[in-house]
Order: sequence, then C-alpha cells, then structure tokens
Amino acid sequence: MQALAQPRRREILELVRAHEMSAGDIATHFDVTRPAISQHLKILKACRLVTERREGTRRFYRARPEGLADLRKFLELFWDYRLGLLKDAAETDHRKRTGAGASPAAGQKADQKPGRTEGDSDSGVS
Amino acid sequence: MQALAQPRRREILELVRAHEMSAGDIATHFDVTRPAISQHLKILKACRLVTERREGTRRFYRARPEGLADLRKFLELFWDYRLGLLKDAAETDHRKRTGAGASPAAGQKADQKPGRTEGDSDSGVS
DNA sequence: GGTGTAAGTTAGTTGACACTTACGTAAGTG
DNA sequence: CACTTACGTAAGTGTCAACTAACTTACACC
Repeated sequence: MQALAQPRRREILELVRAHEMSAGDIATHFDVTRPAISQHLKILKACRLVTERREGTRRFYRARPEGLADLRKFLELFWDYRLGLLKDAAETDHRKRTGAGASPAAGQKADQKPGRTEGDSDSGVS
Repeated sequence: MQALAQPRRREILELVRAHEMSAGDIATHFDVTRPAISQHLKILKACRLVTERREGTRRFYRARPEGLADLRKFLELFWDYRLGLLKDAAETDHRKRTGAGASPAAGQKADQKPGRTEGDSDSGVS
C-alpha cells in the first residue's frame, strides 16, 4: 500500500505495466538519477508488484498484477460492506436523527467485521 | 491514495466504517493525542473519505464508500488492462481468481482509457 | 454572565523517505 | 587482463508529514 502511495512508483508501474523494460530505460523516462529508480524498483520488487528477469548485464522489469489484486481485495472489504447497506437510501438526505447510538440504517446487517484476511495470499503490501 | 497509505488513517476508517463515531471516541481507541486524530480526520474529510455530522459540541464521523470507489476505479485501470492483453499466453496461469469472476460491482467498467493517468494522484492531501 | 466540555487550530519538533553522489559488482568485449 | 556497460548499494542531505503542546472557538448548563 505504501509502495503505491508514491506517485513516482505508480508511474514506474505504468511504464512496465504493458511490456517489460530494462532499468536503464525506465530511468530515462524520469528526470531523477538512475540509482533513485533502482531503489524504487527494489521496493516494488519487495512488495511483489514487479518481477525481475536478468539477461546478461541487463535486468528487465515487468508489472505483476497479482500484487495489485491483493490491494483490491483489501479495499473491497470496505466498500462492499458499505455499498451493501446503501440500498436503504434513507440516510442519504436526512440523517439529522439524533439517535446517538442508532444509525438510520439500523438494519446493520452483516455486522461481521471483515477479519484480517491478509493471510490468504502473501500480501506483501508491507 | 496517500491518505490511505498511513496505517493510522486506515484504522480510523475501519472504526467509522460500520457506524459513525464522535471524534473523542475515535481518539480513545489510539494511544496518540486527540489533536492528532483531529488532523487525520481533517485529511480524511478533505479526501472525501468520511462525512461529518455536528450535534451540539460533538461531531460524528462516518466512512464514505464513494471515496474508496474512486480508488478502486483507479486500481482497475491496472489489472483490467493487464488481463486484457494476456494474449501473449506467456503467463497462462492467470486463471480467474475469485475476484475476477465474482466482482459484484463490475457493472461499471472503467470509463477512462488506460493511457497517461499520472497527475491524477496527489489527491490534495495537504 | 461565568464555567466546563468538546472539538479544531497553530507553532514547533522529530522521524521517515526520496533523492544525490560516490563506490562496488557482474557480465560482455578488445 | 584491462576496459566498458549496466546495475545495485552505501552514506549523506533535504524535505515532508505525523505528532505534541499550547491556544482558540463553539456549545451546554449553573
């Protein structure tokens, strides 16, 4: 998650999303030095967001969408739950009901807290 | 995006995800001071990730799933695109995961093209 | 009107991290 | 074996943000 917070790393991911690219080629797309890109690639690789393929002196990188799938799964825990009770539609306009503890959508079905499912797959989100 | 990178803010979101909660109550769940939570809530509110409801001296906060939907849409640009050009067949082991087939809100596809999306980030966190 | 409570705001400090410069390492070429 | 290419790593620096402390604002009750 933190790996994607940095815009520079998202740009790198976009570069290697379609086709793999060597570290030097990636660096030429930015105005920062090559070691800086190398450090970003190290982080992305540690988070399992890219894969590395060595060929002679060069190293080619490529995005790994499965790593992003982990993040998507994590986010789904939020909006899936919320969207489920948006069908009430009563709370969208007048929620001035002073029920301190009682929300208008008192139904609150599926109050189950989405337990930590990080263990399902090596979520290297760190 | 950057708003969710901080674990503390994700914990706050989890707290107010199910039911709204006052700022003081939120603060008691953490070992940091109350102003710190207030600043986090300010950021979450600026990013449209929570909504505020005032009641006397208290202010109740609640998660806003639509804000997370934006992030989900952004992430879909990555793996949807990747899954689309898997015609290379080099990595044929991309059998449909649980999310691919059971995505409930998959009705709305990404309306943006997967082109240059940089600059979209930096969601005015500060 | 005065006091207490609940919350946001400002100023200042500290720690994390992105970046740079310099150096080291592995593979190819003469 | 010297030399170059391609890349990673180490140490140092600057900046941003998370946190604390102190202050201010808004509401409720006496």
